[in-house]
Amino acid sequence: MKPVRVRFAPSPTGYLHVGGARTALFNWLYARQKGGTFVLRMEDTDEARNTDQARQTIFDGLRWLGLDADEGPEQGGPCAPYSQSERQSIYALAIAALKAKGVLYPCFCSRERMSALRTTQEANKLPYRYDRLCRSLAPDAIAARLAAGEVPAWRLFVPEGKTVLNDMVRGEITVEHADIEDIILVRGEGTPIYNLAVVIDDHTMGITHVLRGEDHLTNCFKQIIIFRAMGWEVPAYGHLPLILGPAGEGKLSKRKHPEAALEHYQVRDFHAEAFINWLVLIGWSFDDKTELMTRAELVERFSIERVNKSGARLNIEKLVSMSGDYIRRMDSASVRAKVCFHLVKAGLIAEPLSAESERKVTAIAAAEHERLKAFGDIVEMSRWAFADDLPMEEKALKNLKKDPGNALMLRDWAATLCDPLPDSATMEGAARAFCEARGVGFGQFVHPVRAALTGRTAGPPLFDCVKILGVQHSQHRLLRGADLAHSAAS
RNA sequence: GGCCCCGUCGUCUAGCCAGGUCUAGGACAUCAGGUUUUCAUCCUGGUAACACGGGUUCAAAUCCCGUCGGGGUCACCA
Repeated sequence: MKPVRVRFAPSPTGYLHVGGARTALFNWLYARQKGGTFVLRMEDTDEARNTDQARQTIFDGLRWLGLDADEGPEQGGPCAPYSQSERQSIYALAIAALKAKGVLYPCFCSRERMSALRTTQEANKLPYRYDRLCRSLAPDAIAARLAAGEVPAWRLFVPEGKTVLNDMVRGEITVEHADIEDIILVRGEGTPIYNLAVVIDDHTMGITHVLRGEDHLTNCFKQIIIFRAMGWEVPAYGHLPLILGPAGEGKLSKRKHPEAALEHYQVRDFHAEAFINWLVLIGWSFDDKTELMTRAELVERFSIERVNKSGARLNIEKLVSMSGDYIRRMDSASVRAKVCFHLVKAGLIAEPLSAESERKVTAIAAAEHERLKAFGDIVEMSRWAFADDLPMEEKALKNLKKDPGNALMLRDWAATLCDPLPDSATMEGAARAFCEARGVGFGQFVHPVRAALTGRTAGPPLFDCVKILGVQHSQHRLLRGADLAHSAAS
């Protein structure tokens, strides 16, 4: 059997779409499973704007997901170049061959005629399609117009008949050629339109399987017609279901949904393996129970036969849950490294880390490990630990003022803290004794203390918070809390 | 509008091809309870779906037809 060659062919529009990321993943998985080749190809013929930045976004996204290409713009390969913008000479050659075979015919119809035609068709409720006027042009008429300096576009000569596609995910689909337009494949200036460039590229790059979004299903028939007309081997196709917006309203678009861009997830820094696991489950499943799978297991288990046909909505909640799951399974050193990275990036601590920062980062990472859903979340989760004059949440303030005795309790307890702080369990024991001695319930102690220390009502276990802050800052905040409580009580 | 695709809990899905074992399974979300100093974790339990209508059959989520609903695509864009 021929070795598998698959490709991911994004257009550098400035962001990598999650749907694109999933397409890349499925292709990558398929290539790895079959011992095939995964090629990355830039479809950058049209959009010229900030191409470099846009290309970089795609490289970065794929790198984040660990979807390494075997051939592509970065690594090169036997079919280089891998950017359509650099393949014009290849296209020119192929186009000449297409013309020679009569697959293309020149069309001199003006845009004005086309829009007029369309208006008429619309008015008569006819399908909007080219009426094939230029098909009947006699060779000498064509020669004359060419000689006169008229510049034609070139259209696909769609023959009589029908095309049957045996789609790997959808099964057999038949389309009558009467329903296919003689689309323009070559611009007046001589460059190929997408549908032609894809065919030339897939052919010259020896692509054996094309896995792409369902939005290409209609294009597929035109492409197959070109392949056949040229006598080229047609690759196997599999059209993946689309990823819909959270409300099920059409496919995800960057404009309407920030979660359409991969960057959205990269910035928050979800666990990459969890993200992959979540992504693969959109439109594919292994069985009725298994959800958590390693990359190696996915490579082994992935199958196009089990890809769904219907579109799927994004369930971000599930990603959050999965990412939290993955993070909880990480060892503390790895979590600490991630936490450190984000705190530095947010400017909460500075590199090189002081001994105090080292200590603090370790304490925060340990305390928040089980609460983390995405690494980037650590910044907002632990902001309280870095500024003594942070604003107090309303509910926290309420807890502080709840009991008139709070002010005194906070001051008294602050006085019991001393350097070095014992471990959390010991501190808790002491605190419980402290409460018992003054006849206060532990709950009445915990809430105002948490409020004073963190300004919040939720967070890590209380004594871990004390450890994170250290004696000095803890005492300082307890006293400040006492003042706040007092001002309310009086 | 033409053509094409799709339709199981709120969401992602298993089951459908090879009809019975499906009083439809799992996960996330949600609700209730337990553990706990808050949150989180963890544990237990609950609510919740075969779009609709015909047909075939002893038997249909599973096969057939129709209806309705959703989506995709119709550029000298990709």
